Amino acid sequence: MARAPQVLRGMRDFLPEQMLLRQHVLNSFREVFERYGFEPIETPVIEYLETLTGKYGEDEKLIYSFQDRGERDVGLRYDLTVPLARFVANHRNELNFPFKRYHIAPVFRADRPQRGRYREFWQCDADIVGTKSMMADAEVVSVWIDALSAINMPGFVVHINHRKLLMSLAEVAGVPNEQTSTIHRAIDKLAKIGEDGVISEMVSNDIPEDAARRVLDLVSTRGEPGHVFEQLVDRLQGNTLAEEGLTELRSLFGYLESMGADPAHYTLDLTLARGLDYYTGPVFEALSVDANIGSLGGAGRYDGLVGMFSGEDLPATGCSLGLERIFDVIQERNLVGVPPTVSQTMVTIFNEETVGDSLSLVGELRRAGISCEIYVGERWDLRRQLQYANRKGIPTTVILGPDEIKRGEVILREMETGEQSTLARSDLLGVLQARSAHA
RNA sequence: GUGCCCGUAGCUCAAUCGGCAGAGCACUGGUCUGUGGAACCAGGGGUUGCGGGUUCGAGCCCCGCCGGGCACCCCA
Repeated sequence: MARAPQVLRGMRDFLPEQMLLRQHVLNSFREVFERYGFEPIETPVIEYLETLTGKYGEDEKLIYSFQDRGERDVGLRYDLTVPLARFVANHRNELNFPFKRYHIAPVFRADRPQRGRYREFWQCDADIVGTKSMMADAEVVSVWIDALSAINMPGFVVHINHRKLLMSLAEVAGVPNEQTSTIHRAIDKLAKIGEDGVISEMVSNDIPEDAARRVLDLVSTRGEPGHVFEQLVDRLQGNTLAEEGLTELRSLFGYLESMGADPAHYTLDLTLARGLDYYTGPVFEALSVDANIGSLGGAGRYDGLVGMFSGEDLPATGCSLGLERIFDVIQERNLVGVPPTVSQTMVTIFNEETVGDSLSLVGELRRAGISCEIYVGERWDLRRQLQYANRKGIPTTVILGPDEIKRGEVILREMETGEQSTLARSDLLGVLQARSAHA
């Protein structure tokens, strides 16, 4: 047998059964996004390379880039946020602000693949451009919670922090600003490597131990958000950056509470340090404590990004869910039941004399809106046809032979039980429609 | 991008020290010309991921590439 080529590293194929599950998830997300007034857009997969560069910091090395036929330097989009900023800059006179859009599409990263980490994966983004109001950030968190709830994602929590608090940490520690990202890297690993690990990570990067302890002590503040805010206000007094961040977080949490967002699904996490360069305000990360698959989504406010393209500053905030990780979790755990096939029924063929009757029946059913197959294989023994239906998971078959045709009847077979009933051909459509209404 | 583990039939795996490439499941056909899942019988299917090297001889040893996984980096 000839060897088929493999797919590219980090990319994968999806079988029909998997696609039906993916589409179910996507439809759920779409529904939730639209419930909040987000509307769909689409942008090209490929952008000019310069559109993508200079936005992601160190991650920039993971951009898939190449030259096209005209020797233009181009790149596959790395996320949907930078293309959105470019989109808004291009169309700002045609948009109604605050602009709310969702975008569900594949993105590409030239990363080394692992479980839950692919080179091509789908992101599901909802963003609001053109308002600094924390209400927009609250909507983003809330839409996330609703989206993940809609697909029964187990044990997920949206962790919330603020970029301005993070930026103030170097000042708190009394170390140079260049050390800020070192501090972020260290505290972000707290849950993974523990307090001692965090301290030694900072110390080994030339941060004095007492400074490291001050930082750790500060970000370890836990408890009811209200109390934490009070403590932080005291301890960070005089630090303008931190005070701004705290003020914003307080109103964000206030809005969330008023909206009735389930507090089990969001939490203040001062150790959350999102890496992307363009974040400027609240930052969010969706994690599942149950599923060991890393982050389900990342989000945050990026007030400067649109301005990088248009000169006109437009504040923005938004969220991004990674479909592949979500899909892997619900597939592994069987969390969402989706029928294995789109076909509701299949009409069988008896022989050359009756094939016309089978075809006209299937045509009628299709015109009436029933998803209906006829067996298109070459050999028409009933055994083969039932086996096909069985393997595909088609719930019923319609058996139509000379006897039935003569009497104006059909046999409706339940594939699960093998139960059969004879009914008038004219009643078949009604019966099938009733069944699909129940499903 | 760095380090490590792995790759044998569609799937899961076996093959002693380097010595004739196998099994179960799946698939195809039949038992069964108006009834799927079960049983029984038979059959097809492999350049052992790809390419090179060492050797009388390589699935096994060495090198490169492709692909999978883990850790790091980072991330959805």
